[in-house]
Amino acid sequence: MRDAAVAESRPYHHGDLRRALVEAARRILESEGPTALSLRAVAREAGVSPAAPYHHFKDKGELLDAVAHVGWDMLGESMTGAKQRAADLASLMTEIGVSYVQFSQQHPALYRVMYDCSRDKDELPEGMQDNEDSAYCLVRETFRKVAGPDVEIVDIELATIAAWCAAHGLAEMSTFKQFDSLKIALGGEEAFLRGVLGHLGMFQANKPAKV
Amino acid sequence: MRDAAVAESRPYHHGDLRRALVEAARRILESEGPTALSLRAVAREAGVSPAAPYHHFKDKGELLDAVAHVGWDMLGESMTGAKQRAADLASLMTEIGVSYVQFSQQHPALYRVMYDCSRDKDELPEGMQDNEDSAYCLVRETFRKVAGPDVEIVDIELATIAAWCAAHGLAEMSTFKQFDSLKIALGGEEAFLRGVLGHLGMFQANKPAKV
DNA sequence: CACCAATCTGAACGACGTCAAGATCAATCT
DNA sequence: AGATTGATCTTGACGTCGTTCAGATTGGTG
Repeated sequence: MRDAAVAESRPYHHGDLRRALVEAARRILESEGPTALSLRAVAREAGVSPAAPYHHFKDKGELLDAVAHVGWDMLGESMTGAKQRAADLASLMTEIGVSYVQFSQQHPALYRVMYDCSRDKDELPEGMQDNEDSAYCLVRETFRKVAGPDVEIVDIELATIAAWCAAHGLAEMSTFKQFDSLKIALGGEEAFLRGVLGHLGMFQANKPAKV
Repeated sequence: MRDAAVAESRPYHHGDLRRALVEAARRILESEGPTALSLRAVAREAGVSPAAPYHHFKDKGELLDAVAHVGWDMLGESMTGAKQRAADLASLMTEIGVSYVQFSQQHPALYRVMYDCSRDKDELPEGMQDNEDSAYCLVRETFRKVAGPDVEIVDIELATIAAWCAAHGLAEMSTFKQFDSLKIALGGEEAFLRGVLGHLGMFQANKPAKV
């Protein structure tokens, strides 16, 4: 099962190269970061020639799309878990938001790929709103449940977008070193996250100071 | 051999190449987008050899830093203008937020460079919090003024970060095509922005539906 | 078994970031 | 003034990248 770069007696035809390439890409992301993620490096990691990927992906972008799709699935699972772990209904969104940002911190390179390849197309990432368990739909349905039936659909949608913007913004900014001292003052990374989210409309389970 | 490809026959020594390179980079960003922004293209645009920039910038990243710095100055001015245009104190943050996102929509390529080169270093962008007129400080000081003297400094800081996350997230997501129909339903781009911001804690000048 | 389509290789092209060596020029020091 | 120095710019090169294409290899189908 372990198909490392040292596959001496690999047959001419790989068998499942498409999947192997996506996994090789993720391995590179985890170990060397996004800047090291070249098509050639992925092919090298998978033990294959630089041209081989083109039989499974139109170009580099399409490979990254596949990697991102895996990431969105992982994030969806992560958020679903947080939703189920939430104690009461009021803290639902907070727990989901925290798990979102924590995922981005545990897989920073993957998270970056997830968004970069969608920004290039000005489209929501494929895999972000595919099925009911997908990340975006999870948030929207949670809002729908919390809000009740008398809230207009437009407002559900706007609230979902607003929550997403806040979480995504925090995900991208929470790694900046300038916030380190503030994190220490608040007692750790998670306290910082909850502190920031607490100042935003839909994450107010723990009543922050009114600003 | 004096004839350059460009109209002006410049002397061997340019005189102010550093500034010319930054402006060339911005020109390329506006006309061809971020993917076309290579060091060689910038040098070409400035009518200079590919190695010339290395006498003014350590590497490509340092050139992008300079471009980003200009962008942050522009954004700071934009937000200051919006702050002064705000009618009452309650709508201050909303107007600033709208102007932030609108800037990102008017200069999408520049905005992207502004953040990308800071994400690479896990540091807040240089030029974002340099002086009192800089974008970040503007928001924080506005919060301090609105909140009054009885609110703790930590909460001011958290609110600033929260607002920034929301605005940045919206800036990156507002261009996604999936929101087009919602924008039309709400009556335009700006109504969409105000609708989303209205669902977030500190932008609640126009009382959105409670979700 | 023969053939086809899918898969993989090898070599190549242009573009990129970067560097070292040399050319050119402005300013300063005799 | 003329010589020297240091900054600036060019030329040419290296290795890497994304991508393409002709040819080698293979599994599956008739």
